Amino acid sequence: MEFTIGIGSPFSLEYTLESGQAFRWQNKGGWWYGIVSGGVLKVKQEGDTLRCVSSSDLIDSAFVRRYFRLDVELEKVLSSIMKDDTIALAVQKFYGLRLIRQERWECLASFLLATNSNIPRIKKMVQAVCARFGEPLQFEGTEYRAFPKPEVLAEATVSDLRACGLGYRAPFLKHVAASVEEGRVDFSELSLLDYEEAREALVEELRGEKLLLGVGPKVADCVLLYSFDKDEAFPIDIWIARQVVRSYPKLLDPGMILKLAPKRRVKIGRGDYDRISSIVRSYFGPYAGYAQQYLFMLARSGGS
DNA sequence: GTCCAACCTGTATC
DNA sequence: AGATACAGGTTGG
Repeated sequence: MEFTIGIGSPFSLEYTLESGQAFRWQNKGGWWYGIVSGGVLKVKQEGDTLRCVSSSDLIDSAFVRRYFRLDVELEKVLSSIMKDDTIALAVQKFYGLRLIRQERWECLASFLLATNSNIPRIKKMVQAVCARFGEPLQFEGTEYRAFPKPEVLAEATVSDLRACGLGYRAPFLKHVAASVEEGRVDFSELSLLDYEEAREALVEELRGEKLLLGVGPKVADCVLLYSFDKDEAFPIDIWIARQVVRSYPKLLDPGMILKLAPKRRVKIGRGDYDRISSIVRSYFGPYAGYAQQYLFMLARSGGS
């Protein structure tokens, strides 16, 4: 199925797909290829139109608009987070970067794998899991693999998962897949909660046992921001922590600065995570997550 | 509540 | 060359 979409609001497909929020998009010959909703989609931006070709009728213009959140008036979001020169620079540098709306299960599983790793490796892990366990999809004479369903990963053996290069994350993935498959986590219910409640629910313990092993505050924030429309979520990783210390020392107390000082290996404990999170969320407001995404890009591009 | 070592593995750096 | 550090954190003590 082929179609084009008029954008009519700032959008940069490239910044959006290169900002580390999704791990499976690939640029080949000027087109971006992704696997979404059980099909293949290729997209190319030409000015303010989006040319799309998809393998399935389910992936239509409404789906693509929804996936890239083209309904969001980015200008309004940006003006609401423009609190200072640093964020203004980031916004100017990566103008058109948007948060996308990913599929929830894939998003949860992907960011579970992202712990203590780096983007190239995360991509490799996700790719390996899809290659080994995903349903094959044909598109333009090439085979692609869907992201495997929870029930498939729940029944995989830990050693087969380990063989995908997951390391200690292998048992976590199996456990989380089982929790989702057995309905111990219900995405629709979660989506009805507000941000704070949903985050609690994701990292929660039930009768002394963790519901989602491997899901801490950082992973929970990523999942809520990228697949649950919780725009105030502000995932804090090592890059963001350093950028906040660098550009917003006044927001933090001296003890915190010392603890996160560059050079030292930064390890953010649960208490510090929550403190920093609450400070930056009240500073940037309801769209703090957008600020986080722009600051993340700024940090990775060398910062300022 | 807090701190801390341990955790898989790929890649960079010395 | 072989060791060490570090990466989009989390767990269990």
